[in-house]
Amino acid sequence: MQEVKKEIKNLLAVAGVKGQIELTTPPNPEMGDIAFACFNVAKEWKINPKEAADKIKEKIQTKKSKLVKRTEAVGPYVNFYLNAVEMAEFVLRQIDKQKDKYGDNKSGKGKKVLIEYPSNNTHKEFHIGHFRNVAIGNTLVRLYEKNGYKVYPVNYLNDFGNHVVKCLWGLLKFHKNEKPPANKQKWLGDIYAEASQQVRDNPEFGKEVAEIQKKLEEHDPELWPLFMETREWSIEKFEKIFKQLGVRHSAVFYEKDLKGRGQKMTDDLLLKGVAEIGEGGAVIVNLNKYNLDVAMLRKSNGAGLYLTSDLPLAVAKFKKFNADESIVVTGTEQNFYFKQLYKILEIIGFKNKLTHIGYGLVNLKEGKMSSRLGNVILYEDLHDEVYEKLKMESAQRHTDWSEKKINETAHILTMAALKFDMLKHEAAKNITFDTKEATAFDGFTGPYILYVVARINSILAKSKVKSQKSKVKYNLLDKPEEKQLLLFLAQYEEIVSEALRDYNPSTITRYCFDLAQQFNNFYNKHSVLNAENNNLIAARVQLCGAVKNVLENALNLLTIDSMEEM
RNA sequence: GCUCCUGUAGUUCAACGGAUAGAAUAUCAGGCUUCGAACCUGAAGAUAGGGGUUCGAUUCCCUUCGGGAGCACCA
Repeated sequence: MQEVKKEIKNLLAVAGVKGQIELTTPPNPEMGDIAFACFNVAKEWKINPKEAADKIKEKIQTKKSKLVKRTEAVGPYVNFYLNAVEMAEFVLRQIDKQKDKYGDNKSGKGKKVLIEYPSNNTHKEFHIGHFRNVAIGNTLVRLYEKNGYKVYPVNYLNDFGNHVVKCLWGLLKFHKNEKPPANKQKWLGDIYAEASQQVRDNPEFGKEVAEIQKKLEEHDPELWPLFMETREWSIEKFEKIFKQLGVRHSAVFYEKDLKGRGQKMTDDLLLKGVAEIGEGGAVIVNLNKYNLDVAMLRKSNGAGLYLTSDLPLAVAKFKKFNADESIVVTGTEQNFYFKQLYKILEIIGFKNKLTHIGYGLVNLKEGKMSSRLGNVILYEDLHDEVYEKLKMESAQRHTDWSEKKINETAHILTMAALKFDMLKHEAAKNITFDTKEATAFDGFTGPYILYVVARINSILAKSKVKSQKSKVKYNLLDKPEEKQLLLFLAQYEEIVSEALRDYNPSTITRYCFDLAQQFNNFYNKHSVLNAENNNLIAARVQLCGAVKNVLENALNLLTIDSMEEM
């Protein structure tokens, strides 16, 4: 498609159009494949847009072009009709040659980028908000890779914050002699929620909690083993979840290791005059002249905050990987905080590109998700629900399949359904999560895409015609549905760079769906294996293979696996 | 109170300032002796209100109303 656009731009240049040329797609295929709007040139030429379009068409028409068959002026637009045969041959050959590399580009060549996600907390539940974080982070990792970057995914686990203290306090206070259940991490999450509630309701407990905090920070020999053990429970569970979700971190940083360094940095910043003493003896950085308020580095009681550790974290990350760029994925509620953090890093001399990607809250149909209200949806609960449903569905469809095969199918489908659902919308937008919708398998969903892949696999498996690429007669692919498919396939490389430019995974999910839908449309109108003659069968088989190839490439960006049959 | 985000079919979401505002779902009407019906075709259905900028506004600006988030000892 880039080649096509380049050629069209050349044609337009010949017609006297200068500067930046923006090409769009006409609203419907009958109006052409690529359009050029003449509003700007018209202004420049001081004529009305319609005349400009006519004039451009006149000039271009006489030019010969391999890829452009016909040019029309419609009102203020110049519409280009592509030469379907040339395009089919070009696109299908390219896909066949590049396979899983089709769509890659080298724009990030030589650059190293850190992507930090999901940076959750130990001793707390892993809910669907964290899951959204992982889905987005995963996709960013793949997108950067496909755009040519060297990527280092990292995680930052907060294992030493207030929440840990509260959890440990609650455990000792209310559950001291209990035997932990099988799901220990969930147990901790529940205890944390309970402890928070208790402290809120009974302020007198504050003293006890403070006591625990002090003991923890002093590595009290009685408390420390409990801390380390419970911490391990959480980490083990997270690693299990990460493995299931296809997350691979190059490094994990822990709050407990950074807190001390942060306090030292805070002292340094005080000495340098970057930080100052604020109300009640707290240490702050005044960012008012940047319109960023005041950021607090240390509480008046000497305790650190999130920011206290985020500064040494940034130092540690860059030091370890020598990266050019750092990306952190968190909820949008931290947008302001990250502006402050990045400004401080800039003040103390960070030159690298720092990007914060905020993703919107996952709200529930019933209201806002909150541990306090007890309406948090845990990732594993959601997973199990979808998995069971899909397992049942698969078992009903394939009574002859082994249980192992059914389980594997259900697993892949579950991942596809859940990940796709989390990536349907722009990252920054809040989404309303509806279990019923997330567990539906029709329409704009992961399983819909996988269904198309399975259909194509079925066709390819049954295809007796061994298509010999050199002999494929591309000119047979002349039906409108075929041409549409080819256009979609040709657009894929642009999708890969657009999605990264906008940090928008939904560009990919949308593309997957459009392509899959277009394929189903083609499939219902034309037969592949029962086409009129062998040449046409061979050409369509190759088209099907290309669709499958590109769908799988796109799914790979979403870290979604496909399968032979479902 | 201040700052930021946001308001599009019943619902969940699309639409570089450009052509007839697209999908999904729900509803209604159709389609399997034919490559897999977890599919396809059709119908009906929307830009919160009011100003402005522009040849042209869902998009930009102002304003009213509604929703969300953040604003010094929480992460």
